[in-house]
Amino acid sequence: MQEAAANDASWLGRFPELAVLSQDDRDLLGERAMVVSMPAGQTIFAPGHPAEQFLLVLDGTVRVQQSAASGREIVLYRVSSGESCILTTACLLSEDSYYAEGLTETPVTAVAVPRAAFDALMARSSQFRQFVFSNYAQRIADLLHVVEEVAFERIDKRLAQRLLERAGEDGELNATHQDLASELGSVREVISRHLKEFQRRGWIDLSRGRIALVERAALSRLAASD
Amino acid sequence: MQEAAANDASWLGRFPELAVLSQDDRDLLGERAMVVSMPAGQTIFAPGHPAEQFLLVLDGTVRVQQSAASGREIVLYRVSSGESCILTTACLLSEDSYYAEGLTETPVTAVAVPRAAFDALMARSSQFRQFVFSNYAQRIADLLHVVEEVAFERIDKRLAQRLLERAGEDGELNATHQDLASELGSVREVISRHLKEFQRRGWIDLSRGRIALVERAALSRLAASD
DNA sequence: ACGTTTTCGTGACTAAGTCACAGACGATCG
DNA sequence: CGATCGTCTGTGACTTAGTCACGAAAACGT
Repeated sequence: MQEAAANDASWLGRFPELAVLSQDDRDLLGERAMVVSMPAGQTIFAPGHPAEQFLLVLDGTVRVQQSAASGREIVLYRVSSGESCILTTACLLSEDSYYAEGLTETPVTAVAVPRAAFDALMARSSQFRQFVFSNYAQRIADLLHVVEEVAFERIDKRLAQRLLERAGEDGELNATHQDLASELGSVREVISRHLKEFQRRGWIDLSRGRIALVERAALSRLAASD
Repeated sequence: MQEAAANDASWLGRFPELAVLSQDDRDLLGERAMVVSMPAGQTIFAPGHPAEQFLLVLDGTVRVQQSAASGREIVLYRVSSGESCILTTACLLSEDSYYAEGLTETPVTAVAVPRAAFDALMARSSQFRQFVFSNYAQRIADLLHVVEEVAFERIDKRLAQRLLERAGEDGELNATHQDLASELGSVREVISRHLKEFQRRGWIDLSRGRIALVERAALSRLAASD
């Protein structure tokens, strides 16, 4: 991890909810928070190896997922620019082992707020508390959404949703079938069969490690169906 | 809801983590918090109809569940004596609609802390913040556990776990097959078939709305299998 | 060009969920 | 007491999802 000079809080502009902090509070962040950079594919936190800081992501995305003993995985949510890895803070403060793990999906630049500074801000700034709680609420909503999907939704519908979410402007995404299975908490064979069916219907184009969306409208219909 | 006299904080003994609060903080709770009683089967919070208070449960249990449009349900966690409905606070503070609902499963006695008093304690007491965060961590761990189970575990194993959890000292539980299906986010037919198989193996005894555990050891083995 | 690794395809099978309906139990009321 | 009604349970036939065991094809390095 590379660390930039402290005392520069220009990054605060990325967090509109923190713009309302008092000058003192912003100064505290400027003095104590560090801007850090990490390469893609790095583990930020994992069971038994928790992060010791509160992270605010400036650039890139962090993927938070859960892994089962069987090797199956499921993505819980992603933290991207302007968001925070807030759930780790609760798990830091209590001793509970955290079963999720966080990985940088791209190179990530983030602000690391040390625990002491986090505590100090929680103590003295109601705006900071507001920021923290609204971040919590968002993540909890994300988790509830995951529960709802895995418990009640069909895999073809969920797959169509992910393809639409993760495709770029050009309608392409680089992902193996296994990658998509791990997103959804499913297995490769099931994903492969659905992708093949989508291709048969002319909705997508398949090549090794790459998927091109051809009929977004059809995928959207499936993604929105009940 | 029945309300008891304020200014009596004897209930604080139920929350060891709050025993460390300063006398001022305890007085604040004594003055502002209300002890409330609710009958069984009452909705505490639901989407679009959020609770406006922070609840600490003294007696009884609150079931927090998610319901799908299809009518299928899944229990997320239970809040029982000495615990708090903490997740609602985050969803209170942000405007996010909360997709879960909370129901009293038994008659419940709880302490309702008004939002203003909650905010004041968050501002002035690091012990109270510690309490709140460790409650958060517990609930988040519960949610992660639900995700793990529904995504990766077999239904017969999960069913055996629930039977063991929910049976009384006498090894009996009053629940219909539909009740158990709603616990697990599954459907009655699937539960009925597994229960019948458990009965065929001599592990349980079935009668209408009631299940008696006969071979706890066998159920435990299944519940712990991988 | 060759072997290696990764990704993808497929058939046969088990597990879970859907649909439709039938039967069985228990409470209540003439 | 027996008829009736609502709830709960049983079951067969079918679809969807996940498992297992392969093998083939594509990219990669040397």
